[in-house]
Amino acid sequence: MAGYDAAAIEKKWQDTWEANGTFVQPNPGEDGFVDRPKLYVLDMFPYPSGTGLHVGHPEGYTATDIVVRYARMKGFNVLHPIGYDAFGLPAEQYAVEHGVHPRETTAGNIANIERQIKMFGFSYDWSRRIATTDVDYYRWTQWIFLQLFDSWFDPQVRAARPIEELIHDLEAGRIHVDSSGDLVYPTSAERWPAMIVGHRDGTLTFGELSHDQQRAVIDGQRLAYMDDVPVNWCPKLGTVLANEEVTNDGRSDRGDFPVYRRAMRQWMLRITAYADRLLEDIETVNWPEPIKIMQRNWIGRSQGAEVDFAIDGHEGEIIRVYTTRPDTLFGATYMVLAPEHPLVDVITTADRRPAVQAYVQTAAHKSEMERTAEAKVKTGQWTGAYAINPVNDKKIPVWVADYVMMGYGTGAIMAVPAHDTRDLEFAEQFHLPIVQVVEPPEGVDWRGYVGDGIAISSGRFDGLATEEFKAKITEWLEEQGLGKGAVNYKLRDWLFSRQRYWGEPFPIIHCPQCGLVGVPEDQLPLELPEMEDFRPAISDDPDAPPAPPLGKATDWLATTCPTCGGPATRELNAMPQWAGSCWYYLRYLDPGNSQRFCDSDVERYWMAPSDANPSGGVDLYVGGAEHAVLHLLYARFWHKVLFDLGHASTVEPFGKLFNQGMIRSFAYRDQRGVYVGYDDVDLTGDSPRHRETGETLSESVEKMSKSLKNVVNPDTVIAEYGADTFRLYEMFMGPLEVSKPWNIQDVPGVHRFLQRIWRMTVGDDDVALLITDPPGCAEIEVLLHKTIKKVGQDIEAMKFNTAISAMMEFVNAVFKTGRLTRDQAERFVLVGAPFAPHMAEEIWQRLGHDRTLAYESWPAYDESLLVEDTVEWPVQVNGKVRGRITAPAGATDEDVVAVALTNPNVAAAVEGKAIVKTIVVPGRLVSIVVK
RNA sequence: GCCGGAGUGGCGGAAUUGGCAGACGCGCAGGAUUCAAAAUCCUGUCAGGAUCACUCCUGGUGUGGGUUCGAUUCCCACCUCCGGCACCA
Repeated sequence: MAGYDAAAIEKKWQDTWEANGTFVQPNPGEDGFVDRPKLYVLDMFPYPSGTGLHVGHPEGYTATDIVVRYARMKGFNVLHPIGYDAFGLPAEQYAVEHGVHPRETTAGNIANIERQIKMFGFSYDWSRRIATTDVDYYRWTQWIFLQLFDSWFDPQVRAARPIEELIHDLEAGRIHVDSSGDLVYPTSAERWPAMIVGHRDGTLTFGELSHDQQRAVIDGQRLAYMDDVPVNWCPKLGTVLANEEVTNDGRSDRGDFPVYRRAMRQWMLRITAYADRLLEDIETVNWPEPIKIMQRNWIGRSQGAEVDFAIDGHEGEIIRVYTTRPDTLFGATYMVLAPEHPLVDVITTADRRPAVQAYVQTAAHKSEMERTAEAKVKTGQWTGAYAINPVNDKKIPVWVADYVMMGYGTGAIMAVPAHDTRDLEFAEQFHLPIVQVVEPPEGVDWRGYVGDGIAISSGRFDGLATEEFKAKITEWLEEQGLGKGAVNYKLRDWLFSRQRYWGEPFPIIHCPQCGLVGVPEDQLPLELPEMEDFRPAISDDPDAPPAPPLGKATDWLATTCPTCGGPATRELNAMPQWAGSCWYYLRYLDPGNSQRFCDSDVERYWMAPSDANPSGGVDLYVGGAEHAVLHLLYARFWHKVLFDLGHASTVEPFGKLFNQGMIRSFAYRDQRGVYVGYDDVDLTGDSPRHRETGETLSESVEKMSKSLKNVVNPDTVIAEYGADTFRLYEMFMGPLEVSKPWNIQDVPGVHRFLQRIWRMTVGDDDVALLITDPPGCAEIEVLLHKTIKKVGQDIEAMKFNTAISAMMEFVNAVFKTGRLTRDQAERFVLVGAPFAPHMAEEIWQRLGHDRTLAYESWPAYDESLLVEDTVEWPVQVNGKVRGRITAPAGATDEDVVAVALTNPNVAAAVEGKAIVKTIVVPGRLVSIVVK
């Protein structure tokens, strides 16, 4: 029996492709390169975890594989690489728990995931494979970090520039420094005095600073800098964690250990400098709108004003607040400082001090999560002090409360309980006055009204609409020296260091003489030291000092300063997992380059804009929506820095983004609510039952997870049906972008479809029953042209499910007529090749071809064949279909209506009524309105 | 709470973006083949009703309203589910 043997065919072609280097794509300038249009199609690279691939990965990979196989047949040079994001906490924690070195577990995990990926027959150019843990890779991650370290953001040109240029400008006196170390640009100094608020007291030139001060000013401007910042400290893991690594109840995602809020000196990346450009340029890329919205919200730009309030009895001190509603200043009835605000200690009166100190203490130990988790009940303490409202000189009490965050705005607010929900809750709780200053539209309660309206009780501003008021009062505040317009972002600078072993070491040396010094480029890579004991110091004590594992590599950490030659030590922190994924799409372009992170000519070729991708960058980037914000924002930020410094040719890294939906699956529970695995579920009856007990089970669709016992393993599906069936099924389930349930019962359907193709072209026992001699069947020829057109269009629109159903319809028609010429069979095989490449290659070969079909031209279709002369028109009477007529496609309206009225059913419906109106949609439908 | 997305047969989904609702697949039912089964092939399959029958009628795309000759598609209000953010002043 020589039927369709998926396992044998798939193995054969995967080996053939690999042996022949079928999908190796040369770069410009390399042997075998042909100058043609390019297409860069990228999959979000996987994290090689111990559990291997889940069925969600191949969904996106299959989609891109179809696109690139199609593109090759359409004559594109295709860049389609794959690699592994292999540093990070999960691998390391697994290694710690099992006492194996992370390099070993990572290597094992990569081997396993690569074996799985290769089973699917994806047409990756494997010669470009990378892993972020490769020394040759992370050497360039370190190099990019040094670019960040050696750059600053020049607000005047809104771009990164080399730090030496800043030093030049400072030394030449083109830039001054104020008392807090911030840069001051004399070109704008004429306007400055009016804008100076608070205790700023003029500027200094660089030469007037001490050596240490100069260094502090420069270090404070770098895009990679160190700062004392509040972090999520997990003593049990011995590291700080990103917010997304902390669960809602303030514990570590990995290990479920308590996490504490605490200030620590950390590496930060100045992504906030790029907030406006990240916001503006998102308009230029072809991304799903919801993802763009999420990025905009994450950046969270708001426009408002900073206003200074004097403090009663504290000459020279002011409370600076940020507000987006300066028009409600007259309604401010109290102020709130964040518990960490430096003025709390200064202004608290003696009698209030014990209560305030206790409050600040408790707030300090709560994590941000805990603080927000208790959002329902507002807490706070009065400091005993009063501030003066600058618009009406009223004394208002100053409170401290943890609903105000030190990290946003100025860490202090003016509270307008009448028109702010949070302030209203607080005011009601502590019986503070509530004064209306905005008149809402008719019928809306003013208490808690936060929308726009008309100003009242606001002195000479009464009667102004909100927008106008904001502009007027901001102007007035600036004139009076009381405040100025200001912009704020939710986006924070990026906390970039982890106290862990399994990450890129920072190429930084701490010198007691010279401060922070970058490792010279020619000394890269700075390799991770081999360590027997790579465990972090763990503790139960929230105040335990961080002790990064690299601190134990004593030989490694002791070094000499590249600048002064004196003894120095290496940076002990490691980079977070995000680092490697911020630029991997660039390394794929030129993975073997030992001179640069990638050659610029090569970069310009693959990243160039095109009609379909006007912003340039990767032409199609496919992955899950879980990376909507962080990865995609971080990568955009790095890319912009590389662009500013002349290392990348495009402003954006990813021209087009496509998010695949999540694949979920059915989960079954018995009456006690215990999950039941698929092996124990009997689906043959009306409702799912337990195979042994016979108990009726409840069915629901859930995210795949071990605890729900509903994980589908791709290996077993492929073993049973083959990779082509798997690919086809995932594409046939529904639209790529929506989340869909995996239903094992549907898999045989697409498998049957493949078997029908096999039988139609190869046949059982190698007798192709349906292949006939020319001329074949005219109807089949027309349908084939339709199918070629539809499938091509659908691939370009990423609508794979309907492309497959079109192919199914073709096969069904062939079975019905029983006739197919060899030439038709060949064209159909080419159309199906992107979807089921192994089977297509095998049939192609059996039809007499000795070369791969991967670079055959996509079959052409003849538009004139698709135009039908006569069409069936449905006829509606008063919006209901009453009959169908046949008429020439190009018939005049009058003729079609005349024919329509001859239809007995239509005539009956029109009978005895007056025709008011007739509507003819050419080639589509006739509609008759009667009365 | 705010911001997104989605609700269509027993199930997954389709519908040229205002023009025949349910393509294609699963499941189910019937038939052919077979000693029998599997596999395969063919037919039917939204619900209710009329008819010997070709067919025809009525209802129907989460709910309620609206615009239109005509609404799964557009507008208003609401319900449910999924995803994101969450005291951002």
